Amino acid sequence: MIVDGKVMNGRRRAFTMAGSSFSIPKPRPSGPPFFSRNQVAQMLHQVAILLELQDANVFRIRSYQNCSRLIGSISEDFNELVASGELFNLKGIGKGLGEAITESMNTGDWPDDWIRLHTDTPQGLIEMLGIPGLGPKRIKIMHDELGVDSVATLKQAAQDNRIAPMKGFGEKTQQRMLDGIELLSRFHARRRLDVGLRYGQVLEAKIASIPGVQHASLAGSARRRRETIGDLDIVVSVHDSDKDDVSNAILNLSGIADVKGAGDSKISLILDTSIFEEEFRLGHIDKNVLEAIGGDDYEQLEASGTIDAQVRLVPPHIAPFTLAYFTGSKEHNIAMRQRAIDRGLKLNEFGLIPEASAGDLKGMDAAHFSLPASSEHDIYSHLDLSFVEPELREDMGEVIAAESGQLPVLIEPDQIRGALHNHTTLSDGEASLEQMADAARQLGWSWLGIADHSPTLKIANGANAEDLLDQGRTIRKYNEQWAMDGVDFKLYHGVESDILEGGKLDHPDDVLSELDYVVASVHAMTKWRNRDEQANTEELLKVIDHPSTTILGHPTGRILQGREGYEVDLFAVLEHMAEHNQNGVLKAMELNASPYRLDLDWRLCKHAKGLGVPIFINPDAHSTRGLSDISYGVMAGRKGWLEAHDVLNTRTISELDVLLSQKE
DNA sequence: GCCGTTTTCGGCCCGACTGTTTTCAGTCG
Repeated sequence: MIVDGKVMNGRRRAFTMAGSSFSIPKPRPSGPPFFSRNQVAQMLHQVAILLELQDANVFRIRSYQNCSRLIGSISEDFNELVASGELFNLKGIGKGLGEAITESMNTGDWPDDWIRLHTDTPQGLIEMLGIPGLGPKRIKIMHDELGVDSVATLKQAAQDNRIAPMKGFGEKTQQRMLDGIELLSRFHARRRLDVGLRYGQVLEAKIASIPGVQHASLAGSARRRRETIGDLDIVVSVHDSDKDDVSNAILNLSGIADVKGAGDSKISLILDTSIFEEEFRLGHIDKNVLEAIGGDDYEQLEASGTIDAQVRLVPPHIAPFTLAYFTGSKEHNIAMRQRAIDRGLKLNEFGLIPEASAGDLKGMDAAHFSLPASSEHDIYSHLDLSFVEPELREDMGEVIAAESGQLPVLIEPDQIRGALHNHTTLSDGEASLEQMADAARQLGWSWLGIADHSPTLKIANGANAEDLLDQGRTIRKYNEQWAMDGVDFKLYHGVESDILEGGKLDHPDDVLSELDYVVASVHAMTKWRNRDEQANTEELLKVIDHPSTTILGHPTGRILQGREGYEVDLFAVLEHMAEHNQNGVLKAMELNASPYRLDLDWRLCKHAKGLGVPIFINPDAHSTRGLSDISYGVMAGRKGWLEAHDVLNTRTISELDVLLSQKE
């Protein structure tokens, strides 16, 4: 199944699937439709990767990838589209894929060749795609000639020096594979956003302070705030006369473990944690999460970690183009280039060049003829588009929205007034109620919700009803005191209730009715992961229907780079929540802001928004410091097109009072 | 695979880098 989001494209991300195994989505017992939107998108995504390993036509592969992404991003009811045949009207779905999808949905059988791709491709080859610098072509050659069919057999072959002698390979390639395997085993070859950003922002600041540097900007997936980051890209604007000095200064920065290459315009570095002024610490990780990402050794692993960084030095008049180019995404760039071509222009990392004037010139030479740009805004403007925020550049409809002025005004961190899902020492938090409230006030928040674990979750010291109600009395006491003192701050009292068998909550109704809200969350991951999508979805629909349920917590249970979430049709869940909201009953979706989770996935935020399902961004804080994890949630929310009004954390106390009273 | 059309086939984004070669293939973003 899928970890790195609902729909993934590009083979490098393939490896972020825990276990790196492709399963063939199973049909529902009754239908049609026999498959959900998720399952179709997943199947297409997998087929694309398997086709790559078969050395198939790259454009054919792209068609599958595009189709997978398209299905994940459309706002219409997917079943309806298929049933009505409107599926064929979507740009990117033609006769072949349209018929294959329709047929599969109607019969429950996937096309034979899709199945065959799965059964004929060793699972180990998929895993091998995650090795940096290793692609499908070389994997195929090694498989055909050496019988290499997994990371393990590849490692052995490299150690036996059986790879270097092959035509087209060599010593360095062989060594790079061994290095790549090492990286893969340590960090899945990618780093979580919180870790990657830490390195990236420090490097950016260090380079920006070098004399002669006009501007330094983090680009790439870090700038787009992806949930995981492969390597860092930094674009440095510098006049030619200063370039050599700046280049030398960069090579002498602290925190560089190795220099992989230093050319005229590009420096490749490996950074380690000595780049940080202070000792590298991760802060509190709750037990549940820690278990999934490697246990007690995990912090040490990160502390001894490294990350690759590419620094590009370009003159100021070119820098905006270079920044746009290296910010990506690849898919966004393709869409932008196509748009440029339609206007007789050529867009690349050096400029936006009229086709007619540049002639046969290439690269920097052709850039002399480029339309001017003092910032990325000008590039979009030349293409008749409004500026697209970096987070949105994923080719998920942003170019079309930018054309018609329909881009969202994304939520900003300073619009957050509070958050509802936080823990105290009553369950497994590190801080007391008072400490959490103080910390929230110091963040400038005007309210805070406490939702400690419920009794069934023994590992997290879930609180019993009596202690929970006692906590409520304390909270009311504080609220009264603050009201008397004229302090504009309020605590809300909730619970994070486990979802029990049959979609039940973990406290009796009379206890639940004493609370301001209930966050319903799945924690029995083993059980849920052993059940199919339909069964899990039905359980969630039931718990949503429970009159006390206010928020669905971390809806898939995924731990980034740790474990997959359980299978669930979140489109169906969101649609169900939408119905309640239409009837005036508040049912909100959580975007869990922990950088280990970021669940709801950003790809589904746009869908929730479209359906009118409100979002709570929740830090799931287990310490005072944990409250600031809200920032990662805001990043993910921005990436998911969320605006201030879509996110209930932006509401005032009086507005929230009204919302929380919207029960059945 | 899809798309568009001067409608049934040709084009599909594009440049850089690396390591291998000695003119190019694979990988990357």
